Amino acid sequence: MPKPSISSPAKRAADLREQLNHHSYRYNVLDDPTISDAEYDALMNALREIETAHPELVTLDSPTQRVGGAVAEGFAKVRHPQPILSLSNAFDGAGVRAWRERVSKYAQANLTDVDLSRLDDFVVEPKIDGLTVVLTYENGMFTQGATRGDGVVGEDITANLRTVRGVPLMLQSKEARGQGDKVKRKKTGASSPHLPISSSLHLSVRGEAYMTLAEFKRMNDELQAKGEKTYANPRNFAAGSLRQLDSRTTASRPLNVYCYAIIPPPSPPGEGADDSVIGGVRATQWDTLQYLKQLGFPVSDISKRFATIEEAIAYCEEYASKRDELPFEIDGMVVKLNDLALANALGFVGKDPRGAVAFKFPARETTTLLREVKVNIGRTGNLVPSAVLEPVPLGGITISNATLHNYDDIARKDIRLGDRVLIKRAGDVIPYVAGPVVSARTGAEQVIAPPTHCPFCGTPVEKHEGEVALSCPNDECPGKVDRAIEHYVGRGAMDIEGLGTKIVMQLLDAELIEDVADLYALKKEDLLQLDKFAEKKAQNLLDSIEASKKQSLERIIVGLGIRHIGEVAARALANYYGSLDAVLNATPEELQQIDGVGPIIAESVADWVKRDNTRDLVQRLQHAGVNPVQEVRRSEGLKVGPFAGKTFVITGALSEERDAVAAWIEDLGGKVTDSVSKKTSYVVVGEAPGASKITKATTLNVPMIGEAELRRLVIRD
DNA sequence: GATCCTCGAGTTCG
DNA sequence: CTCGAGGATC
Repeated sequence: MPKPSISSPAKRAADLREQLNHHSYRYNVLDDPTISDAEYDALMNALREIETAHPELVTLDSPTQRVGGAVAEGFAKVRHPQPILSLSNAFDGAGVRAWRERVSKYAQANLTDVDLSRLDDFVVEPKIDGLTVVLTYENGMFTQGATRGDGVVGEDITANLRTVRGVPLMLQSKEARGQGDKVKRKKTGASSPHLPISSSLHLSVRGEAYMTLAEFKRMNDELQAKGEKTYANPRNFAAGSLRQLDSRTTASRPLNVYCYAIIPPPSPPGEGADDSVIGGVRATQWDTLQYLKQLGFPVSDISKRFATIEEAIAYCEEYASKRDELPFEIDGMVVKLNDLALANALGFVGKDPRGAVAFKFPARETTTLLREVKVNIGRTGNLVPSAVLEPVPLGGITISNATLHNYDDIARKDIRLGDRVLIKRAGDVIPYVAGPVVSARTGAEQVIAPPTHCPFCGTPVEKHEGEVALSCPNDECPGKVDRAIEHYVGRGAMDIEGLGTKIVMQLLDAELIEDVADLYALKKEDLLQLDKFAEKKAQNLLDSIEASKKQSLERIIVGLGIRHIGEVAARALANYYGSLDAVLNATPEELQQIDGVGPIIAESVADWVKRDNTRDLVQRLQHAGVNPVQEVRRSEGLKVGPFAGKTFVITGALSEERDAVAAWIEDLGGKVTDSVSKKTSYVVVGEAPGASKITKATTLNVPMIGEAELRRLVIRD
């Protein structure tokens, strides 16, 4: 039964073609796509589906029949020796297996004298998310470098590519290598390729130019500090850098390149292209990589050879989880038949060669419409803008809200209402708006104005000298009060189970509480009046509130929500004063004696102590039974234990709770912080570690250890 | 006075 | 996780 459709297949196909042409122009010419690769692929697949079902609808100018898009003005055009093709995609192991099956069937049906065992020999390479370039050498000298362009004609960016580290300006011969380079190349068992190296070498090489994540971040920070336009991701940065008209600008951008293919020269008239032969010798992809390495091209050492498709798939999957540990962004892996003659003989499906397939990883960024900007308030009164988005799937969840950090950030990135915006997830978890897609503007977008009055109480907002955040100065602002109570019951503070945002709102709405001290006066009959509250839930809540009276002094101090006092500062105060009463008598001078407390924090605490409602609140808490007392420990003295003087950073999930491991390390005299610096002794890496910490640890040369090694350290020292 | 390190605050979805 | 800002250190 045919699928019901709103419009005819012909109409839908035409519609899809129009969209695809538009987006391909944005992507290839403007370096400024308005939709994500995944969305583009989805459109392309939809069109392909229609064309497969209705072959009569295939037009010559259909995007499915083309190699790419148009070429921009500004650079000379260069015709590539052979079209630079793209690859068909697989999104999981099953897709790669299916590819292997298709290849096998096709080979058996269409190729004669084929040794089918040659099909089970694969090279797997990283698919770096950068910019494809073509490097051409004559007599061993770099003579021309070009972008991919539409795949047939690219742009001449020779001067810019000359500045890219890793692009050899002159190819190395075996003899030249032997002189300057004493490093012995041990035979690794793999046969070294018997390929000729000659100074009269003419060849074109395909590579991927990219920027490392660390450099991307550093450069973007620099641009931001100068108030210049920043880039949304390393690929855009690399593309933007290579398309500079002044190559001095490119030279200041730290770009790298990895090479992975030799493009055969244009085929003589009447003969087909044959990239199976290099200098008269039959070649494989693996030998090509070794050969490129010998010539002095950077070749990724992630590339590996496998004898079964399952091993190749396992390797792809390994990197799907390791992608965060790499210094550069990859959007997948490429599985290639090692035998280039065979790959060549297999030909193409449309524009995609049959001999290779891309194993694509899940997308980590996408674009969507910015519908509205909400204003949230924090317990300190900070007003934080938050984006209401057209819901869009990303990395397995649907994003409909994302933080916009602050109004300066909005202005710097020039994000406007109604913009199509690029969404990313920090550490692949928390969504944020990375920037607008300027080229998608219609002119109807509106500049986002910061609020002039607090949306929760109407008080005019304040902006403190030198600070970025806007804030509501009203201490009785209902928004602030709500957040303060949520903070008190929250996990970092009193950790009262069964009391989340929802219930706090319910209690406030029912006027059962006005502040945190009221929690301890709640009665069961009050709770039972509330919606969705029955005996059991009410009792559980009362029990956890009761249990919170036994929380440590430091947690209560955190819960009180004094400005600038978080977990660490609260612990310092608890150790120094030992009781709430003692804290209430603190003076600024005394406070500054405490390690980690400077003039600003001291003043903040002294201010808080002076306030009438503070004293009132603390007194009521104490009467309710919240009044912990602990030993005063003013001089910590020198820490002892195996970890004395060592600083640890934990990233990823360990076998135990992070807090528990941190406490264990501290017990042994170590210190746990959460940002990697050169003072960090070890980074403890667990499951699914944070990318930025790994990158930082790598650049700073901080040793990274696993949990098992951490435990071994105790024994060794 | 500048730089590096560390801390606090806010954040999404299921 | 990211950002901004306070504190320590040279």
